[in-house]
Order: sequence, then structure tokens, then C-alpha cells
Amino acid sequence: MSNDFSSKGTITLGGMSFTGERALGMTLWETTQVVNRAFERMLAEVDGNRAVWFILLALGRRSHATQRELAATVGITEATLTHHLTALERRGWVTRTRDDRDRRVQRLEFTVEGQAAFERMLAAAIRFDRLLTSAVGEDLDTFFSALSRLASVADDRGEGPLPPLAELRRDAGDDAPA
Amino acid sequence: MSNDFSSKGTITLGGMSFTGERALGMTLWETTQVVNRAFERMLAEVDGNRAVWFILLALGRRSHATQRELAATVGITEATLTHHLTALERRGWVTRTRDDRDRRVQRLEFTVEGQAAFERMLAAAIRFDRLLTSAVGEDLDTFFSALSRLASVADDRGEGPLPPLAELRRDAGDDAPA
DNA sequence: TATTGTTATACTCTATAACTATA
DNA sequence: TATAGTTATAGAGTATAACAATA
Repeated sequence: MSNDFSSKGTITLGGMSFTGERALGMTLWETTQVVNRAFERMLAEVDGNRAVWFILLALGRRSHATQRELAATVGITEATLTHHLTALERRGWVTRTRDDRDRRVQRLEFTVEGQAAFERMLAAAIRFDRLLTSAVGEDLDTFFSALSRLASVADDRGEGPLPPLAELRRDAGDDAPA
Repeated sequence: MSNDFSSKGTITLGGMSFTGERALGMTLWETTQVVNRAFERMLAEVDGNRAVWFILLALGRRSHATQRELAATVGITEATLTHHLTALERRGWVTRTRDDRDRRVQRLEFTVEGQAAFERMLAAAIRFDRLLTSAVGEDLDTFFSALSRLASVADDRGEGPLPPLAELRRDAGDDAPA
């Protein structure tokens, strides 16, 4: 299911206006949602999903020494990673073995099946990226550079501790009006 | 917390290779994540979040006749929308009144406080979008058009029924190894 | 019978905090 | 004490299915 604000016209407020068709944030969001759903479908065809793909990719790159680093690469907490790894282990795609030199450390390895699954997802990701790249065409460099600038300004805005979400449902029970 | 694959080098498989720095899908995803977090922070400053903002925006545009249409606009199911509306009603931002001409239909209205909250979020969204737009600068048209092409190719790939996610955790419980 | 919306329930993903084992 | 990872628990967001009210 996809949201679609972009054809819903303009709202004005004081001197400001907000037009769906021209709202960059909204368009970026919706485009990424659409692209993401398509990618999730491709991954699903090879029994994957984004979370698994990210973890396997980080594993495949062997760019981590500890699970803590792996979690940071994937962008989740250690506890969340443990859940995913438990699932992957039960599925028979990875093994966890304690490192003999420091038995606190888990050494993560693909099984043969896990390696095959990883390669299927990698192939899917490569195919998908070719599709996207050809869609952008000759504007590719411009597009990458615009994305990079967007990430920069957002990062400037986005540093500091994460504020708690406005938790509607939690404070809902307290002072509910009749 | 943010994932960061883009500086993690290249994986090769057969004749294909996958390079984080050049992976368009990954870059698009990460950029949107960063931008989204920044936007959520801005909304949080005015007691909002993305779900609430989308719902209030659709309400403000009065572009729906039924909750079903509203849910479709926002991109969620009716049941999910009901939960959000219940929360918004408890918070005192919207009212639900049965339509006298068809008592199955709920008429949704902002309260005064809800209108004010909506306007705060709208102002935040407009400010945020100006920030993004100025970051993209003169490449804006090119950028929009690239996004549009990406959405198109993804939509072509993305039609059809949503496949179930590969539910790792569900089939995990069955044959768990000791 | 069809439509509008709600309720009941469950599932995924995620996080925080407390914990175990090891150093 | 400090570190690596796990477990227990919880919560936000979502969905499906069964339901009630109304047409």
C-alpha cells in the first residue's frame, strides 16, 4: 500500500504554501517507499528481506570485528542484531562460534546455504541497481551529488540525541477528554 | 542510529560487482533515512510525527469523503487509521461525528488545538522543505525528474500482490536446534 | 447484501535494561 | 571493573479477520 499526497493540491498558511507536487521531502519519501517495496519484492523472491540482506552484506564484506561493529554498520542495536542472528542461525544460514582467543567474541560464518542465499540476494541487488541506474541515465552524477547534499543538510539538522517520538498512544490514556 | 555501508568497499560475484559508493538504491535509502530522521526531529519539536503529520495533512486538504479514502491517501489500512484517529481524538486534536445523512460515515474535524497543531507541523514541513530545496539548488528539476523515473521503473517492478515477507522468526520456532 | 468503520488479536521490528560469561 | 553478547520485556506501528451499525 502506497501513500499518495503528490496529486492532492496546495495548502496555504499565512504567507507560506505547501504544494504536494513540489514538496521535495514528500517526493523523496514516496519515491524511496516505492523503490523500497520493489526491492523487497525482489529479495522476497530469493527468501530475503532488507534486514537480512544488510546483515549478510556486512558479513560478506567481513568489515567488522565484533557484533557491536556489525550492529553499527547495519544501523541497529546489539540486542536487535542478536535476534536477527538467532533467526539466521536457526534458518541454517550462519553459524556462531566462540573465538578461542577471546571467548566473549562470537565468530560469525556463513554456512554453505547461507553463502548461496547471500549470493542470490547480491545478484538481485546488482540487477536491481542496474535497473535504477539506467532509469536515472545521464543525470547519475548530478543525482548522486544532490543526494549527498541532502544528506549533509539533514545531518546538520539531525545530530544530537534522538528525541523521544511524540507518543500519542502512551499519553492518550491519561487525560482523555469526554 | 544510522547504517553506513557506503564506505565499506566492493563485493564481487562472478562477473558482477557491488560497490557501496556507487549503489544507487543503497544511497537513496540511506539518504532518505537521514532526511527522514531530521524531519521527524522537527516534527517532534511541535509534538508531531510522520504518521500524525500525514493524517493531519490529508484532513487539512479535505481530499477524502470516507475514512477508507483517507487511509488510502495516507497509505495505511482502515484499521490502522482507526487507531491513529482514536489517539488523535483522545489527544483532543480531532473530533469524530457521525454524518446525519449517512450514519455509517464519520465526519472528521480539527479541534481548535488540532488546527493549531496542524499549522505548526505545516510550518515545520515548509521550513524543512526549503532547507532541502536550497541544498539541491539549481539541480532541482533534474532531481525531481530522476526521482520520477525511479518511481516509474520501480512501480513497473512493484505491481501485483505484496508477497509475504520472508518470515524468519516465524519459521524459527519450529525446528530450533538445541 | 453491501458498505463504513471498529474491535480483537497478532506479528514484525525495534529498543532499554538487566543479565551471563569472560577478560 | 570493563567488555561481548544474550535474555527479558516492552512498545510503536502495522495488518487480517471478525464484527456492529447502517444503508
